[in-house]
Amino acid sequence: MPELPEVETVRRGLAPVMEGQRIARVTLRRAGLRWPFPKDLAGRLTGQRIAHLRRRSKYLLVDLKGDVMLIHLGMSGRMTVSGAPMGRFHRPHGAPQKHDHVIFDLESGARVTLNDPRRFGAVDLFAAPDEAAHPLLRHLGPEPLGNAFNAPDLRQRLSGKRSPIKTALLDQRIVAGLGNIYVCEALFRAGIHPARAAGRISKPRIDALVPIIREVLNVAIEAGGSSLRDHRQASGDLGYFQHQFQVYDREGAPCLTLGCGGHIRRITQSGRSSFYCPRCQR
DNA sequence: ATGTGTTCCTGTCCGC
DNA sequence: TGCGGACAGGAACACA
Repeated sequence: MPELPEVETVRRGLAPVMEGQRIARVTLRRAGLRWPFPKDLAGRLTGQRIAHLRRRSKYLLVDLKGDVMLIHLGMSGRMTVSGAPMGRFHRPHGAPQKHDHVIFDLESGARVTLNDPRRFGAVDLFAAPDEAAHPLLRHLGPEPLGNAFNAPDLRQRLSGKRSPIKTALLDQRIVAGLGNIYVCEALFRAGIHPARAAGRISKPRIDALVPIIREVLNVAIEAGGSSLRDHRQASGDLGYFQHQFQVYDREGAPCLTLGCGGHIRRITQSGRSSFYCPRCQR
């Protein structure tokens, strides 16, 4: 579920609650998610002070003293806060809900709960110097909102690729953080057909794609991400970018381009749905 | 080396 | 309503 904008939304919500706080207690309500939790995760976290909350691609990175905790939300993960003011609301602690797997109690009394029904998420803990070599981070491409993601870089990474551009942009080694929604939306805005071979897109069109990807992600972050089913901001609020979808989840609906008159199609590529307008995207 | 298909898991929705 | 199947924001892994 969560792509870069959703994870960034969660990070921004959690940061003021978590940064500077000491972890008072960690409750593991099962032994792992996608993989088993690291040995003695709760013990190793307890008493540590959270220096900073970062995001790399779709991963949340919690900087501790000498250690880094990595959290991935998979398809259905949420991290929500209770026991602390969040915007206009204050959610009191309640009894743990179904699929609440990890509970972080902070010294302030705030509680951060990781809930993940499908359990495709992950939690890991490693020594800070090992970050660049971490198996889940090692092969990640550039951050799409960073300076390393630019037209020459993207051209080079796509050159010679025979796979469809849709599949290539989902490949986290090419650019790190895009998922199914934002690839579909970016390709529509760039007028590129999702099935077009990545290595056969003209230079000007790839060059245009870079700022389009940035723009889609930035607008989505401003909207608090997209809530289809599971995504919630750290406050528990919904995201709102789904109201700005041009193609995602709009199969059969009219294309929103003025005067187009076409209808959105859905095709399957590498096992994932792609949505596009056959008239606007070539 | 690249490319595609399968798999992990729960929940929801749609057609019969 | 109940039941079966399709599908869901990810990505590691196994195979051609």
